[in-house]
Amino acid sequence: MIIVSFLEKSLLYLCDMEKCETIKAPQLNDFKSLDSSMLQQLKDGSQFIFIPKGRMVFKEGQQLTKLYCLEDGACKFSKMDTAGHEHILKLLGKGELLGKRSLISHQGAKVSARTLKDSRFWAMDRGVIQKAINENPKFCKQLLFALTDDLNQSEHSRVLFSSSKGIRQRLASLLLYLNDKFGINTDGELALQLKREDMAAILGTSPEYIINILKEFKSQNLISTSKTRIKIISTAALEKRFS
Amino acid sequence: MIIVSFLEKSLLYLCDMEKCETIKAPQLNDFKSLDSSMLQQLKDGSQFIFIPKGRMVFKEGQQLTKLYCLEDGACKFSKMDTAGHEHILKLLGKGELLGKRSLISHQGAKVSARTLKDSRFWAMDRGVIQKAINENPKFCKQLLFALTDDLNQSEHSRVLFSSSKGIRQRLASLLLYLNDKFGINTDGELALQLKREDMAAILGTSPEYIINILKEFKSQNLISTSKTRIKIISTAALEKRFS
DNA sequence: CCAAAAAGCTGACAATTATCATATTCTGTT
DNA sequence: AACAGAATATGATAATTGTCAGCTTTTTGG
Repeated sequence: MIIVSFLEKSLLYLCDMEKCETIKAPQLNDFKSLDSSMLQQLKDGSQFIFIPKGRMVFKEGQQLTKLYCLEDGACKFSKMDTAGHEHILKLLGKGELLGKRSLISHQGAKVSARTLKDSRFWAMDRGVIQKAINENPKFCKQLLFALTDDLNQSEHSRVLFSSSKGIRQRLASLLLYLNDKFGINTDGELALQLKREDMAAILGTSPEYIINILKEFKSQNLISTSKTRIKIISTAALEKRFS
Repeated sequence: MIIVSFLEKSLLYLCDMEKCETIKAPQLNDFKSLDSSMLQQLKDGSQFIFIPKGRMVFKEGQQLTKLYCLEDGACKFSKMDTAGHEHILKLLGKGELLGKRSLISHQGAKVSARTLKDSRFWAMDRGVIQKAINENPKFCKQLLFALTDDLNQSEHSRVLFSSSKGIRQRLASLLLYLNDKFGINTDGELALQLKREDMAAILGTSPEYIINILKEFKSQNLISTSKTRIKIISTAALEKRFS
């Protein structure tokens, strides 16, 4: 039954695709300064993939054969610790790349990637990418920039969400981060709805405690919730109290 | 007086240098697979620098004009959070590079670097490095590998030292990590002596609490201390109890 | 729309961690 | 060897966080 549902979504997606593809090209944030002929080459050697919410894109340790560009949707990178707990290291949005490191260094993936929304990818073959690395200095340099940026972001979020700040403050930082990176929907709610469990896996605590603090935030009129969605009432108030 | 001391050490170092340099070439772990002509080019366009323990090499935000290779000694990378607390992101040992990102992307440094021991660097000029990036595909690819590795390490230590594990376990992980990466001296004590404050800044807690747990470890015969140095009595016992 | 499964919530109690002021030891410099 | 300043140690108290079992709501698939 999961398969039927998967197929349905895929078919819906395929119907849309023809319209979509002509309307807007894949974004490839990380390669935005590449010249168009290079972009075209990458585009030619790639195919679209649809993966519904909650599915694994690839798993820690797996040898990748594709470089993925997230055309639309959202994903998480995570690692398991020795005790079997998940640690979410990065949230990915439109235009971001998945699999860079594995293709650069021929190692298995160091993180697992899972979709947080229904997502569309542009999957580029290993061969195309490796040819580009070896033959096109500009591409290689773009990759350098992309990795530099990855490291910067990784360290930034490490400080942002690290302990030594109390979970209240870290959760406030996370809500503001979600607001900045993924924006809000038409009702003003955070566009990326994370499970309490995922928030806990980002901040290094338990889902129950996240829930307790969210309740506190609600009672302080910093946020409101409807069903399981969260709306920030005032980003300024959140920032002020917890930054 | 600090200056006198600095000069003395520098002079001592200069006296040693002639002997040293002919004996062993800088290690450049990150570039180890480069051909020797490339290594020679890098070496020609560089100079030795001595920086005593506890000094800043560069500061968050600073525009760098050198790529540093740590010939001997040890350093830390850290960032300040909005509350002014230090977060140590990485410990660096022999052969590691400092300043890669700043030279790749012309941005200010994203971290501060400070020596944890008297240290010798090989400082390569920005011009030499940028020429190498642009003209030598092999060098560019080596940098890709180095950055990939940085990211891998960053994520690994993020999981290793993250909350969700209790500080007892994180501190045990840290001691084992220090043992692996920096080894022990002739008395069997950890070769890199970190201040309790630095341990706290790695694990995201307070120096006092670190001290309390070290006392606990001592009473459990997992470690012993003499003066302020730490000796792991049995790595196996530490691993067993806290992994 | 229904049933089942998943996710969210509750609150009290236990465990962990932060903090403080103070005391001791260590380090580098004369 | 002695000094000053830094780093380390102490321990009790307060605050934060983890945990549990059971409950309610929401989502999912059909």
